Amino acid sequence: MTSQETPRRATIADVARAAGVATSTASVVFSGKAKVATATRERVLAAAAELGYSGPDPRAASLRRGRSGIVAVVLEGHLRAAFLDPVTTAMMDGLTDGLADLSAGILLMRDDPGESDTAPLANAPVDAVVLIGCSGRTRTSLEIVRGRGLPVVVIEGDAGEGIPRISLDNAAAAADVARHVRDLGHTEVALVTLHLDAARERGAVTPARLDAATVEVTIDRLAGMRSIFPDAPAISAAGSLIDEGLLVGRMLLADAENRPTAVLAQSDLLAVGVMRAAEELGLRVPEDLSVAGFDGIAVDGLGGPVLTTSVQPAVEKGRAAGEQVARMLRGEQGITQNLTCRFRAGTTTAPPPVH
Amino acid sequence: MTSQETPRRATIADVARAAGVATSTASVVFSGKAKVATATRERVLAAAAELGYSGPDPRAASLRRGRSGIVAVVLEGHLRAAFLDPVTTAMMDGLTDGLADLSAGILLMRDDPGESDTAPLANAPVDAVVLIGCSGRTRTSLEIVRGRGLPVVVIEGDAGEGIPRISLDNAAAAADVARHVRDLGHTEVALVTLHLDAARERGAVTPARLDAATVEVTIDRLAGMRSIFPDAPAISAAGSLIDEGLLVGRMLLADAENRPTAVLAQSDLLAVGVMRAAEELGLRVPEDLSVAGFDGIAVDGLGGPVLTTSVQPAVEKGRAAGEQVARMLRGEQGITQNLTCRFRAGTTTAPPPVH
DNA sequence: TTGTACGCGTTATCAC
DNA sequence: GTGATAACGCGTACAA
Repeated sequence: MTSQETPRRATIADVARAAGVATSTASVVFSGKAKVATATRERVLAAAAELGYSGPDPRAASLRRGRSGIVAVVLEGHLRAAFLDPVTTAMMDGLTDGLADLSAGILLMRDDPGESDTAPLANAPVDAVVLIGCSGRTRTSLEIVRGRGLPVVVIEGDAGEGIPRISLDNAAAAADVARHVRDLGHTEVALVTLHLDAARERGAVTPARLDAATVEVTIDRLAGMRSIFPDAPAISAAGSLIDEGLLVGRMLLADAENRPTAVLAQSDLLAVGVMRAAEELGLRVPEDLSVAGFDGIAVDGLGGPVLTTSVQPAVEKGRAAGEQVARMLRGEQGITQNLTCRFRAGTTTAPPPVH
Repeated sequence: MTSQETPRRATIADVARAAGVATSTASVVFSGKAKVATATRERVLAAAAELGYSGPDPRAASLRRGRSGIVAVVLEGHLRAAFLDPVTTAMMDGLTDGLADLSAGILLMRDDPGESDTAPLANAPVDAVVLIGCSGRTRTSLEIVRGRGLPVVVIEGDAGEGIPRISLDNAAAAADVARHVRDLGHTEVALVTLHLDAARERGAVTPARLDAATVEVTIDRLAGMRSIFPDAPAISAAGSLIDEGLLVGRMLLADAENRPTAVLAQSDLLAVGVMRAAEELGLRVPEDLSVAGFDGIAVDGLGGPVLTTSVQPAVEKGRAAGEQVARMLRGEQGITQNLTCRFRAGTTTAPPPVH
């Protein structure tokens, strides 16, 4: 019948007192930072169990250590939308790997365009920050983080000078895909891009819209494609979804007279959508229409065909970011890295149909 | 030319000294917890800017306050797998909503079956924990959390007594779907279940396997289905994926002699996979085969057909959990809730074909 | 090996 | 409206 009157939880000092040792000894028992006589340890542990003490308070420990063991990951937009993208989830996976040494937790945050009153990012007990994405809002988040003096890594976004950044050779990789399609003999090619800006409007990519575009990934991949097909018309999708690809695909393929013989999409999901649109119209892929994507993800439910695409190192991207964070936390300088995509010829591209 | 010799960051005490006020006053300027004369505030802010002080250290603040503003969400398995499931992401969305009042961050954790040496959950500076899922491992996490005396809510899992829990009427909802199919006249029905346990093996659900099953959701939905079709054969999938549904669908439909006229799947993604399998075999849905799912999510790329399913309140589930966490953090008792799914008749079920 | 004492950076409380 | 002071719970030099 232990007395449970006191509402206050036991502290390590209480445990030490109960065990008849100094608080420092008790502390060491829990941290394992030094050797403690087995008998002493037992006594401390017993006292802890008796008092219902379950280890040091992480809040106090993190103040003392100057580390909370938490890394913030800032995503753009709704979490739901972010995790709908297989590339994002793969990257998160890599990130946890890269962070494994630190055994740090991942604090999810979104850069909310709305509320600027109290940015959660400004008050979160984190040791470092990983910024993902490309919205203009990233800059604001960056300011806050730099103000706090936290290590920060940017993945595929507009980093300021001196900020380590993980990016892809988007333009070159997109050009590789386009070149493959050109070498097959295609000349009538249409492009499907990712969203151009935070507005995410679906529609023809005019020079004016392109000038106002803010999403680097989209811009770079488009540049790569246009380096091979300078005059190819492009339509922007509202997001990286099969359904979006389907909608844009319908727009692209509707007119039987001016139908392209190949469509280059900036993501695999969009490409699959375009393939669905082709299917609807009774077009065979790749006999009647070649379709290529970008990312190299495994599309659930795609089935037989292997998409011609550029395989991006999504997991590696996350892992690299995690490793840079780990470096910076060790006091070393973070390094900017530009990762390379690998072209993969699939079964969805072929020479254009002969008339 | 400001001196930037000192490696140590400025503290609120430094700012107060520079501004010629007490630290408590400076503190209040940043927290806004009390009225401060405008002139004083300006002075403090100016001093802060001068010293490069960007607000209170969250670590110190959380020690003092006893709150870190972080809620842990424990998912089972790899993050990647968890976020592949649209239900999970929808729930996470709801959770952020439910937690909105607290403006708390979400710390992602997985209950790692491997390393038991130092559970991250034991050392994370969090105010509360949300446990999701149903693996046996959940119990271990629960122990740790209870030991720390943290408020905890369990979503669709095996909570101990006294622990608030958010769940669905899985059995009843599954029975609703089955009843609909029976009322259409089907008697030859096959079932596709979610994974039975952590092993996630694909294969026929034998009585022995069912006895050893640990995933409540799977068990409950199966019970609901079997309450209508007691003898229906069932195959367990290795996960909630279209591709899994496709594989299991092939197994189920391969034998033209003993082919069921309807398949009930425990998730929409599995159902879509079964539809793909039917398509492969030249079977029309619903003319030749009726297919029903569970969840009521929007499947990207599904296209025309509307799945007959039970729509679960996934977002609401997360929101409810968030609200209970908020309650408990206010010192009130958390409440267990059982949410209700809603049957939706779609275009993928019809009377069985006549011979 | 064990104990002492101090400081980590805040904020709540209370008096002025 | 402002200031002094005392915790918050712990880790770790340093001394014994």
